[in-house]
Amino acid sequence: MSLSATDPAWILNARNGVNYVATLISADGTERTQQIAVADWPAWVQQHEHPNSPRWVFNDTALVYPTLLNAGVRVARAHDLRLCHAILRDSAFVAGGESLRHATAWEVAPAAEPSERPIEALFDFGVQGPRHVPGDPADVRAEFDRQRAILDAADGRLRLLTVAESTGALIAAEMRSAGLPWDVLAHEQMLAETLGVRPPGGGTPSIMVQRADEVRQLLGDPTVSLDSQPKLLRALHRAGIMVESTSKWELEEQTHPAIEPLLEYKKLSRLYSANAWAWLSEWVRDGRFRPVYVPGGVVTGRWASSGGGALQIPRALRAAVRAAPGWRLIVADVAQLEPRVLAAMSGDLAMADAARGQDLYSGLVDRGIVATRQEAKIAVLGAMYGSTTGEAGRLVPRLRRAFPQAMAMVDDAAQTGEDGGIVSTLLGRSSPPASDEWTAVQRAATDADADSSSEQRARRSARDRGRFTRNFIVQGTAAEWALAWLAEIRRGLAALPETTGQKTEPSGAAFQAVPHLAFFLHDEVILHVPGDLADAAADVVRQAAARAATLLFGTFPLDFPLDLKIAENAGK
DNA sequence: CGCTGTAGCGCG
DNA sequence: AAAGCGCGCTACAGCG
Repeated sequence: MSLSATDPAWILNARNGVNYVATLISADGTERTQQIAVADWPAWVQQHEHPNSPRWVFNDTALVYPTLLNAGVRVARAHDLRLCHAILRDSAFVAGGESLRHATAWEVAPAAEPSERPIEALFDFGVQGPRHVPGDPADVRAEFDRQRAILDAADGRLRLLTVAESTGALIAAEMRSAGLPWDVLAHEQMLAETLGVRPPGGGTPSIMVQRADEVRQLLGDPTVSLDSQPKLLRALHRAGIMVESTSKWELEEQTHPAIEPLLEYKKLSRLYSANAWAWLSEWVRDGRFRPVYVPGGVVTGRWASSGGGALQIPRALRAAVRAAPGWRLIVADVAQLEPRVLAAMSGDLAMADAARGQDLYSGLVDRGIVATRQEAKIAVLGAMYGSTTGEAGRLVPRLRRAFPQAMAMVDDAAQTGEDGGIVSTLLGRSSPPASDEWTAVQRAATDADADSSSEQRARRSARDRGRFTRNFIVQGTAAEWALAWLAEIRRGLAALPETTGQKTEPSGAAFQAVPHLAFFLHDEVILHVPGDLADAAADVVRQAAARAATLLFGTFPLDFPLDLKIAENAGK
């Protein structure tokens, strides 16, 4: 099916006081504008969504798309003006970003928890409040025109990035809408086993109480509060444990008998406050965990999350992620994504060669670059993070000899950052410019009458910034790879044949009747799919990884192997 | 009392 | 006492 000249290539979505206002822009430049009653909008979008879908231009996908999803409407392609504004405004690949820098109304935080809001509020394109990006027809059109002018003149990589970012915004909303299937009973059973019985009226669970008593007894201090750092620290000192903080790593080096139960208590306490009954009742509804993903929430382009701590779910709790009856989970993560990305983006064939196969770290050992897998890990992480001391400081130079091209790339990025410059990812997301404060500190140190402390401060902040820009190019390009992976997974899932098994998993909105992405965390995904499509979906995930590699790195000879399993639960 | 800052720890 | 990047969340401390 080919796109005819009058089929819209873009549909701009806006809202005046009363109606939705859609502007359909065709490939040949013809346009027409249509007003749609608010209540009719999802159905209208559905009508215009077809195999050669137009790209839906949204002022803010996070704000608008849940309305469609709640009505069972999905769109294939989008352009998110808020997210793309942020990218294009700062990108060093853009010649004239000034037009965007003046449009400050587009620089707002993403909408908070859109689907928690009453349904009428969902039909809000931002015309009512200063919290949101603009949503009225004139502003949407003006911003679209600015961005389109920039993109028409830009590098293809930047266009790929805006497409990937916008698709990510669709996926984030879809994943929240679908939710991650969560087995509350399994979770509660685990809590009972590790934390103990919860008193009926609330309060500390039994095993935590026992551990705390044990600690207090061994410290010879029957009443001390373990939850107050100053009080605990004083109690430790009184017991002769001369630590400077109550942190885990420092306590681990002590031999006092109270240490073991104390560390155990801290671990339980963390689980209790972060991911126990309160977390369950707040975040798991109808057997689904629905975190708020925040695409582009991290400067590097990684996603952030808000609410529910989606990016910090303890690995042990993943066993509570359980497929609906007759359905399966596809659980996949990329082995050593960031070092592979570094090898590929720098074109370092030696590093690519060492990375070939399942385990990059073993590759370094096999080539005699380091002695053990653990050393390899420390060296590689140290190279990407800018370690200069300790074991990493000792090992990184070996990497510099073995992989000069890859190391030159991160070393250059660090130098640029130290000099106050800007670095960019492969697809053109650029680091933020040095802050005024940072620049002032540097300037103060070059004054003729600068003292040694201001020089020291300047050096330190320069190095800090260097480590940030060093890591930025790798973390940010890895985030781009992951976005491409996600988008290709989504596309592949949409092309799967219909299931012959149970179509609708129990909790569902219409689109949950199809295999779907259910979770994403930097370099791993969880899919929830009907059992008969599990193998096909697993292939989709693998092929998507290969496609992502090709999209970013062309024919560069490096693969991105996955650890992938098909299972009923996501635990180990 | 609410607010803000920080320590500590979970994730990649 | 983090070394060495990027995050979010909770509880406590300390403030007005």
